[in-house]
Amino acid sequence: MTVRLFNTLTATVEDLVPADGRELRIYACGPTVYDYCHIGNFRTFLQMDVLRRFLRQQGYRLRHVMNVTDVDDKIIRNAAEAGLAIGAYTAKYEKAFFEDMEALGCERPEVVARATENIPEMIALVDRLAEKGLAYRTGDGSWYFRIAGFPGYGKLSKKDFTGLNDGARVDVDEYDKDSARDFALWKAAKPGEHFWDLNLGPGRPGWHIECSAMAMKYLGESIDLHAGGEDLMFPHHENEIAQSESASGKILSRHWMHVRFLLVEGRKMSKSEGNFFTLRDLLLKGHKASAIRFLLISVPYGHPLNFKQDGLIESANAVERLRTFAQRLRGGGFAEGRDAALEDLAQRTQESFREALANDLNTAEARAAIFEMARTANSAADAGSLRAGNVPAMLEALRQFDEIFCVLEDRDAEITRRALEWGQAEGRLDRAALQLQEELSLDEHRIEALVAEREQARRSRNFARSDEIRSHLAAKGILIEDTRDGVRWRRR
RNA sequence: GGCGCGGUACCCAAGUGGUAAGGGAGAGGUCUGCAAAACCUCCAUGCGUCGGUUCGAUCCCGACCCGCGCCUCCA
Repeated sequence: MTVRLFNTLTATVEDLVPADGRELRIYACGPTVYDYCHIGNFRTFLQMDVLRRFLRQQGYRLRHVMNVTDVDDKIIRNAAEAGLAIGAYTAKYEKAFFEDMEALGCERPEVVARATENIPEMIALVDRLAEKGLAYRTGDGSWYFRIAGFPGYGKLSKKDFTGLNDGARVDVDEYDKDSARDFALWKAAKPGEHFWDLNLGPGRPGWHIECSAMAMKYLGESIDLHAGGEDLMFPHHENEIAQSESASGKILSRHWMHVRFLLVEGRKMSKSEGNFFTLRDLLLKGHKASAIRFLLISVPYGHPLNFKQDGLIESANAVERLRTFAQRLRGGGFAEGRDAALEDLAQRTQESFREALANDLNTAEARAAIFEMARTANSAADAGSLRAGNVPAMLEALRQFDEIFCVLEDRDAEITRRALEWGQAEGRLDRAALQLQEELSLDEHRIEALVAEREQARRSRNFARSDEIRSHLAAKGILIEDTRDGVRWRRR
C-alpha cells in the first residue's frame, strides 16, 4: 500500500514514493549528544520509528540515515568544563541515547552518521559553495553562507526574506557578516577550543553543514524524505536546503516531514519552566516504557501532543487491556468452528489499521481499530460465539498492530530495573525510586511460590490466608487474578 | 509586529458538509468465595463565541475571544 504523508514543502498530502523506484531514502535529524534526551526528543524519534516500521510492513525498502551531532557549542563547552575530550564526553550520552531508544522499542536506522566522522565531507561542501561565490570568510576566520545568493531561501518555512529583514534582530557579535541572516558554515576556533585544521582554517563545522554533507554522502544529492522536529524547519532545514541545493543544483528532498511538539501541561517543555522530563526521569518515577511509547505515538505526528503524567497511567491501562486480550486469544479453549462475522471483523480491522496509517500516519485511528476488535471479540468470547477458527486472523491483526506499536511484549520490569541500576550508579534514586526498586526486587520465583501457596489455601477454602497473600503481594505491586484457566499475576 | 497551529464530554483524543471514533476515569449491573479481568448499560441534541453560505455545518467563509508555537540554540 502506498503511504501518504503531509509534505511541508508543498503543504499537501502526497504519496511517498522512492524516486529510484526501489529504495526510499530518508534522512532524519537525530540527537545532539550533550545530555540525556528528553521525551520531546523521543516523540520525534518514536514517530520516525512508527513511520519506518509501517513503511517496511507495507513492503518499502528503506535506507534511513540518522545523524548524531557530536560536536557543537554546548558540547565543546561542557566537555571543557568536565575536563574531557569531546569524544569522551559525547560517548556517554550517545550510549545513553541508544539505550533509551532500545528501551522505547525504536529500531536502529540503517545508517547512523556521526558529525565528527564526516568533517572532510563538510569541508568539501563548503569549498564547493565557496567556488560558487556563496561562501565567504569573515575577519575572524569563520565561513558564512550568503543567503542573498539563494533565491529559494524560505520556501520550506514559508518565510519571505525579500524585504528588509536585516536590522530587526541583528546579532551584535557577528558584525562582519554581509547580512544578519547569513549563517555559519564553519566557525573559527576560539583559543583553547577543539578544532580541525584542514583547508578552511582552524575551526569546527557549523550546525547545518553536517546534515547537508552527510545526506549527500550516504543518500546522494537528492533524497526522498527529510524529517525532523517542527522546530528544525527554520532555520536548520531551510539552511540545509540553501547549502545543498546551491552546491548540487538539485532539490535536496522531495518530501519533508515535521513532527509537532510535545507540550507538557499545554506548555513547551523547557528546563527553566521545570517541566522537563528525560526518559530516565519517568522510568524512575515508576512509569512503564511501554506506556511511554504508547502515549508518545498515539497522537498523530502532525498534531501537538499534550503530555501529562496522568496520561501515562491511562496509557499503561490501555496497553494492559490489549495484552490481556492477546493472552486470552493465545490461551485457547474456544469451541471448534469459525464465526463468519468475526472473521470479517478481523479482516476489516487489518484493513482499517493499514488504511489509517497509510493516511498520513493516523496512529489514533489505527489504534482505535484494534480496540474495537478487542471489545467485540471479548464480548463474543464471553458469549461463546468466538470460535477457535477465528483466533488466527485476530492474532494476525494483533501481530500487524504490534509490528508498528510494539507494546504487547512485556519488557517493562526489565527496562525499569536497568534504569534503576543506572540511577543508583548516578546517585539519582529518590524515595519513590527506592520503593520501586524494592518492589522489583521481588523475584519471580518468590512470587510464584506465594501464588502457589495461595492456590493451596483457596483449594482448602482458607480464604483468609488466600486474601492475606493477595494483599501482601498487592502491597508490592503484584496483582493476582483468578481466571477460568488458573491464576495469573502481573505487575501494577 | 510577521508567520503558523489549536480550542470536541471529567481527562487524553480522532473525525466528517447529513447529524459525534477510540482510550482512560466515573456510576450501575453480569460473572466471582471475595476481588481482578472481561462483558453490558449510562456518561457531548453537543464539537470556543457570534454572524454568514447551505435543504442541512462541529466540519466551508468572516469576525471575535482564549491558549500555544515559530520568527534566536532547540525534537
